[in-house]
Amino acid sequence: MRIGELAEQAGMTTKTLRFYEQAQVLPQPARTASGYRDYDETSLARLRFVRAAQGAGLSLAEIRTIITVREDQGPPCGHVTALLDRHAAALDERIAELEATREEVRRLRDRAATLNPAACSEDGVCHVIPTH
Amino acid sequence: MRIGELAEQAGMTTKTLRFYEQAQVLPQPARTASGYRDYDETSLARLRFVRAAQGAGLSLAEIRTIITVREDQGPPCGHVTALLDRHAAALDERIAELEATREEVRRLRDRAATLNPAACSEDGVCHVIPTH
DNA sequence: GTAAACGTTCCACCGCACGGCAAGGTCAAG
DNA sequence: CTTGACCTTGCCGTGCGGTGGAACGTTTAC
Repeated sequence: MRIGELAEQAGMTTKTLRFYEQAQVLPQPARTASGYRDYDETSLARLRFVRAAQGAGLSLAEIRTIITVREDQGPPCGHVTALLDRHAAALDERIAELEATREEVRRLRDRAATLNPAACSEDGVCHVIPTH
Repeated sequence: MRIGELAEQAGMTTKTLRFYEQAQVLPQPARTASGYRDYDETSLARLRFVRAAQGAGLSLAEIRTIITVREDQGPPCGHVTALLDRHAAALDERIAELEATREEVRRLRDRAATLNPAACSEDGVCHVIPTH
């Protein structure tokens, strides 16, 4: 199977496939006599796995560790479980940060609605955003 | 006032100040005869404003637009209000995305707890992450 | 006079997941 | 034989907010 064909089936570009190969989330395929990449049927399954893992917010580096663990030690369930736990915690933290920022933005928005533009002092940039 | 002094008072590095100048959120200061930057008292207020605006999640590019509007048209209240509204909407969207990802991660985590590692098929990478 | 502690410019790099383009090789159809 | 569609490698650019280092000039203290 040629690269363009696989890319089409996976809904990705050939660029992405070559990038995944370099990122070691897609194994180096066989080559034809003239140097063309020649993929087997397992490649599409691998690409689907990568996409599913990305859907869970995993980076290519993290996906690579799962693949490496699998190749070295068999089913990577323990590794994946720990990875997912860490990810859930990181997401909690990130969401909390964004929610705090959202609250700050809303506070400022309300402030903007009550302040008089004419009262904006000369020497600041904007009295809606307090500097302390 | 020299750059190191201002940096210390603002709790930033000299690198950051020069970067802000290039990003046009900090005006180009006067120079001494030998070419050293020579800041006035308004600079610290400006840096505090930048930091406060960053705290509300505004990018340097957005902060620059506020400053530009202020310089061109006076108090930028209307501009800032619109900016904050757009930001609140973007934050809502981003938080919703992350929450969806978090749900997906938790679903997978629960799945990992119930699946038998020995049942992991030979030809996939990890049966915890389904490739539907 | 000299050494330390500052200052200057410019260029490169970080993570992340690709996209664009160039210069060339290969393969099938007409 | 030629055209066009495909493939190869390689290197640079993207956005964001800086950080690091090199190579060199200035100021201050002793």
